[in-house]
Amino acid sequence: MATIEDIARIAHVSPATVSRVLNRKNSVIPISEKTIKKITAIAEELNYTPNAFAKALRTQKSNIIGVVIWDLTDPFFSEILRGIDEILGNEGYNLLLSSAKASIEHERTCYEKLMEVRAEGILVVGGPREFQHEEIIRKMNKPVVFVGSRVDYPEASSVSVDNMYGGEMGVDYLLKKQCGSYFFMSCNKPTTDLEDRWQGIVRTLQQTGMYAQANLIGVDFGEEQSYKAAKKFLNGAVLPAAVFAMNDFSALGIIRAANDLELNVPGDVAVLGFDDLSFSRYIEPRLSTIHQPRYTLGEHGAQLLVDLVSGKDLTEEQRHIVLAPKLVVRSSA
Amino acid sequence: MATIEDIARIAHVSPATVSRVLNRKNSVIPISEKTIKKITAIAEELNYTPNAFAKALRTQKSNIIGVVIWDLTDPFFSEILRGIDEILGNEGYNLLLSSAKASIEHERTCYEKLMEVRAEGILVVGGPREFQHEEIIRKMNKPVVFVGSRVDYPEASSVSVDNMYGGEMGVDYLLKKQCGSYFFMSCNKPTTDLEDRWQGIVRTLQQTGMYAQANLIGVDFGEEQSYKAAKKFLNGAVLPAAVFAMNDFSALGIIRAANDLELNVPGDVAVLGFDDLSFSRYIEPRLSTIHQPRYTLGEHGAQLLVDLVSGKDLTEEQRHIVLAPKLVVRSSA
DNA sequence: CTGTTAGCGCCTTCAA
DNA sequence: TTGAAGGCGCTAACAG
Repeated sequence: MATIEDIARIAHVSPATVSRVLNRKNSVIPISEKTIKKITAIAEELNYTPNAFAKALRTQKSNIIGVVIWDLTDPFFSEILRGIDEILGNEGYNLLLSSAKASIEHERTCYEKLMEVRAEGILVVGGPREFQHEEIIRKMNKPVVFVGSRVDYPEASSVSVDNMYGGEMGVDYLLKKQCGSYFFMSCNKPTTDLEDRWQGIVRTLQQTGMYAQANLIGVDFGEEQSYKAAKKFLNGAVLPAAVFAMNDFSALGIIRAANDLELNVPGDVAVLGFDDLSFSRYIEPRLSTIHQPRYTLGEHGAQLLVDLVSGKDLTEEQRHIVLAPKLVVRSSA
Repeated sequence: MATIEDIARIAHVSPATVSRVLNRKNSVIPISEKTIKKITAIAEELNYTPNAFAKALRTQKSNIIGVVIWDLTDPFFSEILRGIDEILGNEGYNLLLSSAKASIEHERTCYEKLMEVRAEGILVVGGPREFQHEEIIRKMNKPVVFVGSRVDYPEASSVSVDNMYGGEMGVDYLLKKQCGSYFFMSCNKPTTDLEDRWQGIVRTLQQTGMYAQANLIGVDFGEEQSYKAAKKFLNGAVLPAAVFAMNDFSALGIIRAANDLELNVPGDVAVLGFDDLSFSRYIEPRLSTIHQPRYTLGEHGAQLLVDLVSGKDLTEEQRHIVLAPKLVVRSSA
């Protein structure tokens, strides 16, 4: 690979001059037109590509933002990632993606790698509730932003969706729509998100005095688990007028159970999801759900981190962004 | 950040010794137990993290494999990515992800970035049919493997699914199942994959003498487009007994149209998808489809590239892996 | 406007 | 078993 020195030799100038020409946009150092032309021509000719390592070593600036993502395949996260990518690209940072493969163990090695490349800041996308790496992150002593999960730990910054509000919204909607009957909400609690939704639900039920009429049932994660649970409770003594699922996959399971039992959705039982994943607008019945602005989540997270990295002094409040979810009414509820 | 020299100074040894200790696993150079202990202790104490740039610069080895992904949010690709990540992690390579954001323009900058970090090999995941960057890739003079798209260009290696076979399989299945009536297949042609499927379909129809009875209709990409088209042709003079969609999203659109027209799937019209995306097993009716081994696709691609990078001499045949798709019968067809 | 010099942090001969 | 020296490619003073 051609180096700056190669170019310098051919152009009969010093390496410094070559460097200046190649990076001239930033600086105001005057250079003669002639040398500029000569050098760019030679660089082109040799197919010169700057060596990022040498540059980073010399300037002590990696230009890298690390993204630690809990589960690459989760459709929820991948859209966040695109929002991040967009901003980081615009801001001139390189994105180094490190997948934790849904394992705490792997997550640690992610941080190590990012330290080795001297990442200037880190975005942590998703992950389980009990955050295990506080000490590591503190040792890194670099700006960190958590995206898509609420983190109770003061130094950190975060961007998340107001899940409590989402829960409230969902309950409000269902209460207004299917008046006077029982409600079942399925839930489980491994993440902060789910806990918050749950809380929003409970609170709204209490405030409206409907708590007694509601049946709150905990279900494990996933479509299959929701399906099994729904199969049971939709066959119980009283048919719920509506079910508020904890996410879209869960809603899918509930709808499937309803179909098996020859119940019409939303006629016999309404089903409301959460997340608004891409397929939810396409399935039959089209899923009513609480939309989470995932792309925007990523954008805000990245922007926040960039600000932090560039040394902006932000208040506690500015460092904790909360976005509002949105009710999307389609045909399942 | 602590450097090797810092450690050396504190330990009263030379930087060389520290380096030896810190990298001793590879080499056979004998070092005294005492200095090993002393140095590792100090390194630990100072929270020493090797500087990847300095190391790469010195050793002229980046340890980076670049992954250029056409569209990060496409669920099809993200699973491939995980397969890649798995292998590359095991082999000790760092994965540098570069998203093309579904733009030819951006794709070029991806390659540039990867060159700057001296990536040792590149995986190109997805992308449009007319591959525009042949010249760039050739200039890079590095091993390149295309994953998930057939590429007609000899130096390259590739891992793809036998889409033609997938098309054949689908037609075979439908012909046997819904005998004696008309078939409609929706299609469009921007990617090699789709073209191959199309070819498989046509060939099978010809071989079985059913070509005359089949209606082949071209549709633009996406659920919405398929929906609109299906709305029309499901309302035509003759109702097709089955529709073979070009992918699962298209199948979704066709099913939605059938529902709108109060046609039963698969009773009135069977619908067969292609891809087997995660939601397809959950929707109602559960989608029968042609499964593509996406995770495996990624694994093979990464392994192939690693072999190439490490200088293995592979035959033309070994450099072009083709995986078989699989028919998954659920309830839509 | 351009050249000289020095050094970022690391590894690797070569010598002891 | 250890140390000294040099250099990977680049940029940033400083000095012309």
